[in-house]
Amino acid sequence: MTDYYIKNTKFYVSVDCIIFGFDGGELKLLLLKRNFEPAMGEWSLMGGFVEDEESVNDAAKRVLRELTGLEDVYMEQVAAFGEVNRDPGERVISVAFYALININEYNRELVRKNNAFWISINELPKLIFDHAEMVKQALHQMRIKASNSPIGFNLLPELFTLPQLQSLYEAIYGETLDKRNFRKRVKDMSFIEETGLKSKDTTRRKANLYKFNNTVYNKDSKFKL
Amino acid sequence: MTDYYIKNTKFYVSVDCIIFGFDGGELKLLLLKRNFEPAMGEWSLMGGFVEDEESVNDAAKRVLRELTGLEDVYMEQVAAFGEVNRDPGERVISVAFYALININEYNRELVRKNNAFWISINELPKLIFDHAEMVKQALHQMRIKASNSPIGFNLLPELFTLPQLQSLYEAIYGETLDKRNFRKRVKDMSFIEETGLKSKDTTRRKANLYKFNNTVYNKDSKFKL
DNA sequence: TACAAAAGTGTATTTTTTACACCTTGTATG
DNA sequence: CATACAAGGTGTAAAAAATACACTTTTGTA
Repeated sequence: MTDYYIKNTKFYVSVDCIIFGFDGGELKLLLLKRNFEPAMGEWSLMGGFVEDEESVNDAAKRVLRELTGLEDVYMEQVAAFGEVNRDPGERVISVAFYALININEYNRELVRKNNAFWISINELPKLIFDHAEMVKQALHQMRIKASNSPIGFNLLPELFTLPQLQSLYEAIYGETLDKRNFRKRVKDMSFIEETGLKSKDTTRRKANLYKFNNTVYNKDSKFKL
Repeated sequence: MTDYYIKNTKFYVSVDCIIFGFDGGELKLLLLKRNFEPAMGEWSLMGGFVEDEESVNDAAKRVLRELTGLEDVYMEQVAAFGEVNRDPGERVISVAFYALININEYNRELVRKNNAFWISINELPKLIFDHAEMVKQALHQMRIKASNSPIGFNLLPELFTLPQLQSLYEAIYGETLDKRNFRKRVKDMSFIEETGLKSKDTTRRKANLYKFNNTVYNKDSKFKL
């Protein structure tokens, strides 16, 4: 019965992670300046091979954890990339995932060891293989998802101000938004709750702090920014 | 240098095709009543293994061609499915694709040999492995794409009537649409062109025939149904 | 203490979406 | 051959959503 399978070719399967962060001004990606072969010295996404007895999704979670130390991160699959010569070293089929993390909460030691750096999506270096295409598709998919689903909060601290939230969406869409219209939409979403607290930024006027209430969202359930 | 790869596990990689057709009333899927092992006698998607020196996309095209005889079909990748035990026979990672074809134009001999049948998406049988989940995701993705991109025409003959087009979108969305509002939207799209011809259906009044002009669409470029 | 920089607020206009009913055409039937 | 029936075809008004737009408040710094 397993004769059915045996005549077929097997392939290396890898995962590659497009890791988004937000520094208050720009969307950034956590990229490797590779300190290992192949393609040492070049820029790439963080990746790794799928292992025996490990699902593809679990491989993506593991690879993300290996770089950032983080668990329970918001991730979505982008697509499988399967061109024959996409990796010049060997035939490898890779599944790309994007992840949204808080740029202030990750294991800096792991990131240093892996020689990874936050790079603005507006200043991306040349990436190896088809990684630029993976980034392009991930960005497109993330933008659409962020516009109608409350995933952006994964890029912010638990408590955030409306100016912060607006800057985030301006960075995601790559365009400025009208402040009053933006705030009107936010105020119509009952799951974005005012905390009564004020930001401690050393700016001028202090902004109110809000938080995203997922329990309320799951009942209410209309998001559009 | 290729030592880098060699310690890793290799996997069978397959593709599975969610093949949509439209019979004038309902959306249908071309499904196999499997006349081969494994899972002989059960229902499944048409699938096949990725071969050496063949991209994943090309494998999907080949598998679709093997069942339908068709080339140059509209296809989109849905996702990679990589749970460890998704196929109880062996570890297989599968990439799902959906295809949109004209239900009247395919190789009936091939379909007969493969024991494939058109089944309404509202009356799907139990499918093997994770194929039901693949269908669910494909349907969701196709609905979104069809709403803002002119892919539905792949399910229709080259010349079609507005009642046909409306029935198609009602089948895609699973809800009825207002005739006058629907036609208003269609008339605003310059790339859906009246041909001056009339349908030959043996119904009552004859409907005007339209066609989709892709060249005009590529300039004009706003689609919403 | 006054100035500068960022936070915060509401209304009017335009655009988009929705709701809704009757006339026309052509085949089939008596 | 007249009529009935079934499907094709058409426009307007109301509601909802999206957009454009300018001044006041707060608070740290000079």
